[in-house]
Amino acid sequence: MQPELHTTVAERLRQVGQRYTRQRRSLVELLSDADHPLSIPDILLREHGLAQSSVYRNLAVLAQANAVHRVVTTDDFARYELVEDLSHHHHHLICSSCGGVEDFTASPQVERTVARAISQVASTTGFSPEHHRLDLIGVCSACT
Amino acid sequence: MQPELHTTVAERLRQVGQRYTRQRRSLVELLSDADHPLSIPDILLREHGLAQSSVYRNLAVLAQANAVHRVVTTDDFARYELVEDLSHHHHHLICSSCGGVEDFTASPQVERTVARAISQVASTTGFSPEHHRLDLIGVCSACT
DNA sequence: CTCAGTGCAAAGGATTTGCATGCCG
DNA sequence: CGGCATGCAAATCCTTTGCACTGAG
Repeated sequence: MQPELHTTVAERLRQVGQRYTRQRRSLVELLSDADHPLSIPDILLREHGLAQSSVYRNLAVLAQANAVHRVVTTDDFARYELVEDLSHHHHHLICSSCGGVEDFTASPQVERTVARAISQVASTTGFSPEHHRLDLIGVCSACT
Repeated sequence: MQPELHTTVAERLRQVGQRYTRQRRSLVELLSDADHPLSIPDILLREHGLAQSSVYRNLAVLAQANAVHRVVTTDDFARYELVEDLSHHHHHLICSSCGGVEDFTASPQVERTVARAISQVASTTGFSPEHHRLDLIGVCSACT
């Protein structure tokens, strides 16, 4: 984990008029340690004593501060991960059976090709891309 | 629209023990005509006299028959589109502001590169890819 | 007749919000 | 001290389900 992680998050929170409280720090640490996005139930299991509503609220605040990112899969639970510039660029393996998510990294060549495609789309449509997602949907090893 | 669309859908429904009713036919036609995934509110607006619950139910049936596909974006509504082999392979421009979706097609080179990346992942992990999604998240022209 | 399909209304369930309390600055 | 953060409980709202009715075979 990068040492400046917390100072960066604190800075981003400050910019939207929010404090970096203990619970928010716990959430960031939890997400930073995980190698895949976490759902609220995941979080409540790993960190006892948190009120569900506060977790929802704090993740919303962190998302608004551009520190975490909400990931939607195939099941009913949203998941959260650190934004890419606080972790690293990656993609997702999403299980169509259980909704679980794993991270994976694509080769530089894939990224270059995709990047070219994106700038092409941006120049030929009225759409302003912020980021992309290249996810694989399939069945994870646990569900096979 | 392909002429065999309806016969194909009918066949797939039959395989899961379901009939191809008038309402289901309407839904398929609606999705086939649209150039982007439709939410349930979208559908109810375009086709009057449908019961919301029946639309949900029929889309679920069509999804189970592998005729339509449920797409999740950033807002609260799920959207539906025909599965790719009944329409065509494409990707999505998802608006992070309004949750709207537009379709776009990527160049063959991009698709080839992505396909290679996918088979590589499949061979190095326990994950069995079924399909992929390459979506761009950004701000649509209407929201700019 | 039979039984799946449909509409209406009620129930589910993840997420959000109101409000009183506590804590950090 | 003041105001945001928190916890609890209640409210929201998309989606699902129960049930009675209808229509096709």
